[in-house]
Amino acid sequence: MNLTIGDVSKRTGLRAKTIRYYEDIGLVKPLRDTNEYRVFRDKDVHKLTFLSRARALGFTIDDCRALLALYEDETRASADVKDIADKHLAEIESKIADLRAMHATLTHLVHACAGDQRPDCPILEGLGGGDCH
Amino acid sequence: MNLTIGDVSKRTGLRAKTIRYYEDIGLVKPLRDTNEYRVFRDKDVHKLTFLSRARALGFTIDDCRALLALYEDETRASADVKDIADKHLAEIESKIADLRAMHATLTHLVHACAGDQRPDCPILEGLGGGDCH
DNA sequence: CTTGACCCTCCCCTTACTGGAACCCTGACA
DNA sequence: TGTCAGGGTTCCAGTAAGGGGAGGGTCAAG
Repeated sequence: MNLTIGDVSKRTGLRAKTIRYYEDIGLVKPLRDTNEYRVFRDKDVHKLTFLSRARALGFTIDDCRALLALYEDETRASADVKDIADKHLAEIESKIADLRAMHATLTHLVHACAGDQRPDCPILEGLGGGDCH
Repeated sequence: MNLTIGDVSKRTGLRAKTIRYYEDIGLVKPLRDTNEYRVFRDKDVHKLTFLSRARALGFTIDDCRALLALYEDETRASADVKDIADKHLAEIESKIADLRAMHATLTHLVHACAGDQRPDCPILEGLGGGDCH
């Protein structure tokens, strides 16, 4: 199956612009037709599907590059894959913790705020005041 | 108290570079000494402290600009502040939900992966395979 | 033969800074 | 007086991961 970028876009859920970008940074190397149109083979579509899913799981492009290399290396050690995934899991956990801390503080402030026409606002006081609590 | 950028940096926890950036985009307007050094007055330091805390709570620079304007407007309605904070809370919740979904899926895959020297890897299969589950 | 839907490249824009180069200013010390 | 460290200043470029849009070529159908 040789597909155009539009076809691949529909199949992978990636936008054409994104696919071109992935080619730019060397993640996929589609062929070219005589009219300069990109020609995507099954292999390219598989790679892009892989990338789409990895990105959806929050892996960085750099991680994706490494994962893709492992994906294509039949002699890989699954430990290498797991290592990348574990690090990413730790980062996700760290981000969740940060967001939860923000959420807690902000919820606290918001609950204390009347939210009416008066200017008194515990949120602004919390941000600007000298007291952190 | 008239302070240099280094003093303000120590007091607010913001880096000098960040403070210059905030001036660039019009969030603070310190005076200038004859030698072109920035001169920060109490008002500027308060603003920067406010910005530092708002940023720490995850508000965007645009939100910070709006909050700062409300902070300085004695005739504000606290409802306007609460509105910004509520929207931000909703975004935080949305991000947490996204991260949790990623975390769940990835944990699932990682647990299924042996992480040894063999090439078999459920993580890569999950990313590349046709089955999403 | 034209229309509309594709495709192409190229360039700038985004967020919120960060790093570096090249340079000026100030105070302490020899 | 020289000089050195440690401030300060400007401007330029770059980051992640694409997005928007200009300007133009191509293709199938009516």
